[in-house]
Amino acid sequence: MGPRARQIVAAARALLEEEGADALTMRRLADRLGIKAPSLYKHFPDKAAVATQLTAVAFTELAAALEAADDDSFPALAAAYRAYALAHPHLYTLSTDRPLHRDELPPGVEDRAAAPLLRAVDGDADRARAAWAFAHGMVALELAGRFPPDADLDGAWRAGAAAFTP
Amino acid sequence: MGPRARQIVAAARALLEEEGADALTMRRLADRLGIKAPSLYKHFPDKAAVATQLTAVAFTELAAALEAADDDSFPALAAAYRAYALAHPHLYTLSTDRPLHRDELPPGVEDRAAAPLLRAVDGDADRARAAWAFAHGMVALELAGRFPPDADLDGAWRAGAAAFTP
DNA sequence: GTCTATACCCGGATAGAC
DNA sequence: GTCTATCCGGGTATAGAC
Repeated sequence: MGPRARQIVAAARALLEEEGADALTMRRLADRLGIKAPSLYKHFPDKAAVATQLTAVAFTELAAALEAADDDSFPALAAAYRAYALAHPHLYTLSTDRPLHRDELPPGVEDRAAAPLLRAVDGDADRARAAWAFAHGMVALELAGRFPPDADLDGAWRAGAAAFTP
Repeated sequence: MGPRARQIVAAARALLEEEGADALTMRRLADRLGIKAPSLYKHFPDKAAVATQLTAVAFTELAAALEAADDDSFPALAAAYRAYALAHPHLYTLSTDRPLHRDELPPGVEDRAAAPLLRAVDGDADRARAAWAFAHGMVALELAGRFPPDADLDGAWRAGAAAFTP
């Protein structure tokens, strides 16, 4: 990726985070960069390729956030996961609601993101995936506005953390 | 809802399930009914209203599927939940990825869908929400194609079921 | 009431000139 | 690398025929 492509991804990220997925159009993205939409296609084959790069950014940052968690316990990792997702709701959703193009990710990020959780469940891959599904499910339902207004989400997170802590 | 509106919802459902969310456009929906797109707006104010009715259908069927589970244990309910979602992937996604209009749902379905799970965790609402998040997370990640190709999903479901079974 | 015809605006994307 | 011009296809709204 050249420097211009990086500028485009940075602009796409800002647009997405500030105004949501619907605002992330090739025209609006070009406007933000002071160019015309067709010019973007000299740097990316299509809009999906821009989204893929945004996913790479999100994965890298999420891996770092998990590595910086208070400790390696599941509650601490869950808190870091939730905090990152709620701080970047549109980026998180974009990077989890479509198939992952692993070949376009920075090498090793997927493993880096998974490692702390895997350690927290003593290397049990099944348990790690289940715990990840719990965290993703909580975040996805919260971001989609699916919980009843009076639901105690902190309580649900605690209950899940307890279920996955030996 | 009049009979014509019900036909429209049925056609929308068939279109969605057969060809996916991108194919569910007002023009294609009208084509399937042998009418023109603007006619749809005499029955529904906008496309979102059609989606809302599809969500109502999914909720009703999911509640029935959970009530028909083999028993009231969490593993049995999780299996029923997963089976329904995988049998209707596009309908499930459509009915969980946007805010819920509770006032347009058949009265009581949300509670009906939640009741079996709540019983399985002895009435603990926090635990029930956590278990729901686990199941939704597993399904959402599977439908979005996010698990690595070699991941043992049955194993992850078993691990989650174990975590939420007292 | 229900439908048809038509139009507007906005998406993604391409071709070809500079 | 950027532009202009253009195409196709969405959601939506209105006017008017039957």
